[in-house]
Amino acid sequence: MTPATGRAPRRDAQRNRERILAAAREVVAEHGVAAKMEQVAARAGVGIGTLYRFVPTKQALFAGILREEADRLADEAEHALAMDPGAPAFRTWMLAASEWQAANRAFIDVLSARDPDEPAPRLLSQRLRGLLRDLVLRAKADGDLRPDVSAADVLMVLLATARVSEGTVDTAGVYPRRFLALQLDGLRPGGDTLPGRPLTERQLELTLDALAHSRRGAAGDA
Amino acid sequence: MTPATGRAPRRDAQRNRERILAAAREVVAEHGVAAKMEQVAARAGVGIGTLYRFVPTKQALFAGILREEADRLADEAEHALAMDPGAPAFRTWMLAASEWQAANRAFIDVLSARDPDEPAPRLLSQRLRGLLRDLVLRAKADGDLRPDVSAADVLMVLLATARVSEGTVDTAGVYPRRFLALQLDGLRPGGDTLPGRPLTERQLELTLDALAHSRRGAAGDA
DNA sequence: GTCGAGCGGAACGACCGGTTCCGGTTCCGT
DNA sequence: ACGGAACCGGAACCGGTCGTTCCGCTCGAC
Repeated sequence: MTPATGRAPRRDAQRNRERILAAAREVVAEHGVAAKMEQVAARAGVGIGTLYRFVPTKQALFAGILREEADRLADEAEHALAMDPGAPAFRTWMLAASEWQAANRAFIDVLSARDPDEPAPRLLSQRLRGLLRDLVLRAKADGDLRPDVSAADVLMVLLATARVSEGTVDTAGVYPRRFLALQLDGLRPGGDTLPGRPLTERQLELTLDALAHSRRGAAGDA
Repeated sequence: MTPATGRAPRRDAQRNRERILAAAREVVAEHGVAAKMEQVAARAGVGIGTLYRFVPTKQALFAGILREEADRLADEAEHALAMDPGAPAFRTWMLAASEWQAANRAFIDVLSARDPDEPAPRLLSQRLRGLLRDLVLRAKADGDLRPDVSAADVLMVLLATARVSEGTVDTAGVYPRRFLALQLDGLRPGGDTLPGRPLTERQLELTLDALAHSRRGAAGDA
């Protein structure tokens, strides 16, 4: 840690601190908490030693970032709730969430993370979950959501959406978007036209490859 | 390996061989290929040494089991296709698949596994995927499935269904069933009544706990 | 020029999980 | 009942991964 004493930090040190934070944000977006410290250092163009000069521990570094992301998501929910009555707040937020997921793999971590400072569990997402409940309530009242679906159901759907692309090479976010589109419109005929193209065999092929790769540990590598 | 020579194996050895196979099937159903050899041995009531007397390698043991499971799923698809014209073959098989998933965590492994013997990739599930294509085709022809949904889309949905319960304690298979119900009927009002109860907050809470636990490696453990 | 803040990255340690090895035990034929 | 081959258990080994530490060198600031 920077000593509390006198002199200002050297200019390159200052610049490195910023680079590290930016790199960490990027890497967490790409890999969630599964990201490795070495990746962060590499991305920042810095040695691991330097990384640890600015950050006490991986946990501390990532916790801060997760909190930021949780707030971002919650803000979006609040915006949605502030829409005119009658506007599809729920659907809007769901789409925003899938958009977020398309660019950020930390969703599950954000939902399930606990705040190491606070004793209460999962403080980070408490606000978010309250807002989701409101969105669901409102959507049901507006007849945009069937009444036999709970907020937990919706969260499960989002969880699933986050997970489709786990272990995938899909950096473009094809999966989350397409998946949620299916979710919202349902598989059966008569819904709105789905945005986007159907997934191709090739996309799925690549995913299965990536999966087989990421699930190293047993049966079936050539 | 048992020598090809003369005498029959001792009786306890024979019994152990069977126990080991049974144990392996159980454990793979519970954990997929992530299962550990030690678990298999323990479940069989046998030491690891003994396990390795009968099995050359984890890969070999699991590959056989995965192939069995793939065949089982494919058989069900064939049955569905053999239904009377007009019967909801697609929906039937989807539900069967979620039922299978509810009792078996190896789904993703079955889909993505490659056959170590054969040079062609992913031979195990080739048959299954062909059948799925047929089911989709038929469903579209019958108007049971919107035309802008591909077989790959459907596979993605099944993948997602398999993954909702990953890292969960849900041995009862609540997640896969409920999830697919949502998939098939859609979130919007006007569909058929959903089978089962909405997920509760508590269930989700437990899941998030399990997730946080299984994703050890960073930010946020109390 | 000098000197200490800063730097890089090899090495450490803790953990994990598949596989091996071998002293001891158990079954089976005699 | 006895001898020995077949069989057993599980400690130890090994290769791998990852977070973190340590230390000799570098390079920016004065």
